Amino acid sequence: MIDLTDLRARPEAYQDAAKKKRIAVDVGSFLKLDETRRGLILAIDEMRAKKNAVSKAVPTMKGTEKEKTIAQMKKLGDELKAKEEELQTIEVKFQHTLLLLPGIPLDRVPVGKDDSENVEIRTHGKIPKFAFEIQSHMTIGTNLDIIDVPRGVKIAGSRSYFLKGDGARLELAVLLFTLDHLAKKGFTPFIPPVLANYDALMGTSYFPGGEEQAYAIGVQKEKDGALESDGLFLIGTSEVSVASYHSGETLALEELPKRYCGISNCFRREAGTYGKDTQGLYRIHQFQKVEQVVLCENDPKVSAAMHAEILQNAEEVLQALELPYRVVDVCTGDMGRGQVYKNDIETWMPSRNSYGETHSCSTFYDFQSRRLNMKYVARDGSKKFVHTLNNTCIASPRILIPILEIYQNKDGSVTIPEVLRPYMGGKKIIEK
RNA sequence: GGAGGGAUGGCUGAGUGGUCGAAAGCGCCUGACUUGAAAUCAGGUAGGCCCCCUGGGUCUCGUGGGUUCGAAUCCCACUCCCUCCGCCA
Repeated sequence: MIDLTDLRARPEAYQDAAKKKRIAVDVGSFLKLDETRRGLILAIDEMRAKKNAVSKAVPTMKGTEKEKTIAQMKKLGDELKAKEEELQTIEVKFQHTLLLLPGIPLDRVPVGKDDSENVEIRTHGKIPKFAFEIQSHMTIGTNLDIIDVPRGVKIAGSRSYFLKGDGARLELAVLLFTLDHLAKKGFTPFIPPVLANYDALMGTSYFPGGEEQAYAIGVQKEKDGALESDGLFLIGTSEVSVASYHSGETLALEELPKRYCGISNCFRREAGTYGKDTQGLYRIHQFQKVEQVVLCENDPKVSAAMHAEILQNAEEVLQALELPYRVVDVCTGDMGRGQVYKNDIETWMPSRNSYGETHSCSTFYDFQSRRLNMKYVARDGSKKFVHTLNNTCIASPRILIPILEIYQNKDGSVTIPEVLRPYMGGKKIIEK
């Protein structure tokens, strides 16, 4: 959520941000709504003040004066109710639109329409050359019997899969390695609820807008089969639960920054992606992820330093796995509503003959913390909204794509990255 | 799934229709006393919104609705928590 005072002061900056982020929202009509709303609040407050004053005096009255006053108040009460209903209608619209207004991207963010206009800022590692004809992770995984898509589809429909045997172990190895790496850096690991309510999804700014990407939880009604909602949703990232951990709280300055990481299954409906990335483990409904979440002081310098830190943590994991990657500045059109700055890390995927997105590092400033009502006591004693940031540290099985493909051998076996071997009982190679 | 109990300020907890945003205690802050601290004493101590903003108004006693001139208090619905029984990883 944006700062209303700031919006009133420079509405054009928000309209510009919406345009650059390709978000359809009319700041001008929102401001008109805001004015109407404030006018109504003023009128209502005045009526209430009168009502309260008279009600206070009623007990001291008697006889006809009392009866007359009560009759007048009844009339005022009716008028008040009508005004309140009017306000309610406007309030709903107001709050809804308020949640749609975007955070303003930093000046350094490249302007662009979609991910094709993201800007590479650095690369790391050499793109491998193979002396033999390479196989895709799907061929490798199927032949080694560590990935089974057909049976996944049998059980859970399209975009489903089984990881099996060393495939399952490899995923856990990569997750545990990452978790250990973050623990060394002082990050507190969380196993969060994977079910979250509307407030958590709204607070992290997935809702409103992202409803169709989330699985809703409920029971099917016997009669018509419609979903009777429990009001809960499966999270698409542990950011939802972990960033909401301190919602409604006021933290002490000394507690900051909070360095947290969530490890969880993540669920995405991938609605509207028919025909996109249908092959393999790139775009699927369920995956596991270690996600970094940071809460820090409301200071652009501090959050910029934290952004660099969590970006580096992820890069270090890729470097340890010896996977080539590049970092891009995400352009305005590919950013979310709330983010002010975002980098993606893309890891080299031989079968795609390109880099594929594996990480996403976002700075929100106070966009999320305003929605989550998450404050801290600043140096001057005032209460301020924290800055929030998050970044993937590893997401699997997507990361298995480069691992299997880059570490594949001519005979169809896969060498296990050295740093993962301790997590697989010292095993060095996955073979038939 | 069955039975019961509960939700009030940072915490404990009083309050069953009118001057209650709310007693008391604890905690915290400020001041006095003290070499310092403790103890003691005095004062202060929720948040949101709106305005003609050194001030004023309004809303909030789990949430939403209702009754009433007036609701923390009465009525209805919902949510969450706790205890016991049953079932269960």
